[in-house]
Amino acid sequence: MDQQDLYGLLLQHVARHIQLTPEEQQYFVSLLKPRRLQRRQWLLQAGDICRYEYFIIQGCLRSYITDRNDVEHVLHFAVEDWWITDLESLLTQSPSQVSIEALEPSCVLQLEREALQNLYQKVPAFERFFRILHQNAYLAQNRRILQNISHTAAERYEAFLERYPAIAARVPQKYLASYLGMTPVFLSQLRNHKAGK
Amino acid sequence: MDQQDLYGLLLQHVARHIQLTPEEQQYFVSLLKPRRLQRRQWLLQAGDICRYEYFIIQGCLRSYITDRNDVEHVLHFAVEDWWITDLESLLTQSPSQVSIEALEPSCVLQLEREALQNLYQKVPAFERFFRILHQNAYLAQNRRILQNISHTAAERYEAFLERYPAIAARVPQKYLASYLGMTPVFLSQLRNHKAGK
DNA sequence: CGTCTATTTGAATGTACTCAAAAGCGGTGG
DNA sequence: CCACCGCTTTTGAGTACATTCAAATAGACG
Repeated sequence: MDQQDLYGLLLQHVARHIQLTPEEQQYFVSLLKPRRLQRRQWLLQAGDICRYEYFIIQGCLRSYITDRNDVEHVLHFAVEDWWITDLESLLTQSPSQVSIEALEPSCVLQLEREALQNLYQKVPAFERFFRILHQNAYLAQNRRILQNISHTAAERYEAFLERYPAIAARVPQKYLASYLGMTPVFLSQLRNHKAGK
Repeated sequence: MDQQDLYGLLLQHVARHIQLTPEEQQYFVSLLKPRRLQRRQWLLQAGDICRYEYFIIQGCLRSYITDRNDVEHVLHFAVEDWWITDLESLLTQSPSQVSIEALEPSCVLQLEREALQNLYQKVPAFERFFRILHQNAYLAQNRRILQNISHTAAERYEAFLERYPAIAARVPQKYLASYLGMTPVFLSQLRNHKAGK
């Protein structure tokens, strides 16, 4: 992956919402630092303070918490062209409850908290960009809450397959179960019963 | 409630995140229209297209969906100093799945979608304001998803009492149960068992 | 005061979980 | 290239959490 491709995906992604002058682009890119991860490597570990927003240019990651019974709960999956971070820790600079782990060899661009603050100052269009981004993230969360509240485990699984087939095929089933709020054992039973019907 | 008080709460609310010149304030206020609601009156009905963001200056409302079995699921409560809308419908201008109903006599300020677009143009600081707002909304949703995924009904109820005692005391118990993703019958049992212990 | 709605109570049912163990699959080293 | 090891998925049985249905009681509003 050459330099061009390294930033190309993110610049395209940004261009879908705001227009930048070449100088602004240049400045934006100067704030980014690529980071490569092996499978199972952590981007953020619970207890650390999160300092970056991450944009994924290749690979697949998950964020999760570990509850008081040592059970992991997957919060999000993220693949190419998505962002991932622990916003709570990033904003409040408090120790993260969340861990972020690469499920595949991955490459991300990291944008530091302070650099982002400067970016807002120097290129206010990014206020708009992140407003739209957070707005959409909020919408997605809303849909997920609705799913969880008003559907059974089987229906949630079906809906996920429908909406995110690529991710369903890409991540281990046990993480999918966790994301959907059920045990891996139960998801396995669902899948096999479904075949039976 | 006189004119001063009508807009005072919102202007204070905005001032917590961005600073406005008197002219900008003036312009902002000119976009707002107060609307009074009786108990049980709808601010938005499922099927309608949502045209406004609403800021609540007095009262208490809930947003909810009705599923295919005619069961209602409460998405959000909102009281004074909070916003409420169906963002999905507002952004996509598609028929709303959500209804919004006043639980008490209430008064809101409505901000029309188009007016908001103009506001972004004329006073870009509002990009920042709504970025922060949506960011916080997203955080709150994240916490709620975590709660739902990793805690039992009893724990979710306890946590809600802890975090939003004022709302818990203010809304009918059956809506609280719905918000927490359980039946009113079960919530009632929880409360009484707890007393028994 | 009466009516309507919300909450409580009880019993039977169902959905999803835990525990335990077997089978499948993929990566690694001999 | 095959064999082994570790991790994931499957299978089965027993259990717990939460739901449904029905009916009684309590509260709120006109």
